[in-house]
Amino acid sequence: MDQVKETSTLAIHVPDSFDLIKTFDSGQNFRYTVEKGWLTVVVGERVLKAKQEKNRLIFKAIPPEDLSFWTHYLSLDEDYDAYLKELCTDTPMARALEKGKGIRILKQPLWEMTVCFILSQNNNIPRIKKLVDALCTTYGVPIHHEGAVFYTLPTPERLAAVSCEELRLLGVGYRDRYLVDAAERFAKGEIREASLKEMSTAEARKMLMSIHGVGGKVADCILLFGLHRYEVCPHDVWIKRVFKEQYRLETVTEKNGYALARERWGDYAGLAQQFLFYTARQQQK
DNA sequence: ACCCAGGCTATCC
DNA sequence: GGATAGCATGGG
Repeated sequence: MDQVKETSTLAIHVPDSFDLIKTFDSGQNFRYTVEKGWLTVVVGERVLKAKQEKNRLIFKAIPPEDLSFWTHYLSLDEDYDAYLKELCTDTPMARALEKGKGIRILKQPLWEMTVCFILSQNNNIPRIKKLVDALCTTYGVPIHHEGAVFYTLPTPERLAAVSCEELRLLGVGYRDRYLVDAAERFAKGEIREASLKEMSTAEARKMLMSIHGVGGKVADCILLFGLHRYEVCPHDVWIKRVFKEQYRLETVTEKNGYALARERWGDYAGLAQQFLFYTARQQQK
């Protein structure tokens, strides 16, 4: 990837198999905004402002000089052309790959994914974004930069110190105690990223599901987006609909859903799912 | 006003 | 083991 330095910005070449906006608009990140073509996202204590013009991706990162972090975060260091070739096994998938061309799975922080997907249950994406934003502005740490201010996601320690009543006031609903339990488990070190990384996917899933309020679907999203287990295929209401209508599953259960995904898309079932999810949602709009 | 949303827990059989 | 009510809240 050749880099060209500009005035405090950086531009890199990206392949056709990368689309910045589609990637963020595929329901895996809840902290981004887009304004005049510029996408802004906070990750940990960093901020990225980026704009894509065809095969050119323009960066303004805070702090600067951190290119390798962002190329990894955006999965630009992976060979998606190779992955996608293996997915094109049937007509609905071929259509989704075309519609969603450019989507990548982001390498997002484990804790962020845990919080976001606990909030995601029985909820819609615009409201999930609002709730996450409220958590950040209320309990996060401000990052000041050139007159603008961004907020980090509160740490497990910070969130563990917040009462359910207080969280309820932000609008999180009955998920208040789920957030507190997750925060406590992370803060106490009962859930550790290093341990999860060493576990098999099945073991890690069980560990995540020991958090009160994390069931199979939320655990799967954490595994896919936060631990990069590409073989994991979360099925939410949209995917169930797709499996029913386009893959002829009469009733989608955890069992037959996973079997179908694993059978057709193997180690990349999670990627396949992301394209189907994006396409199904776009169709509705 | 109504149905729905990247579901989970508790409780039933 | 599998099926179902109840859940807080607001987007469309």
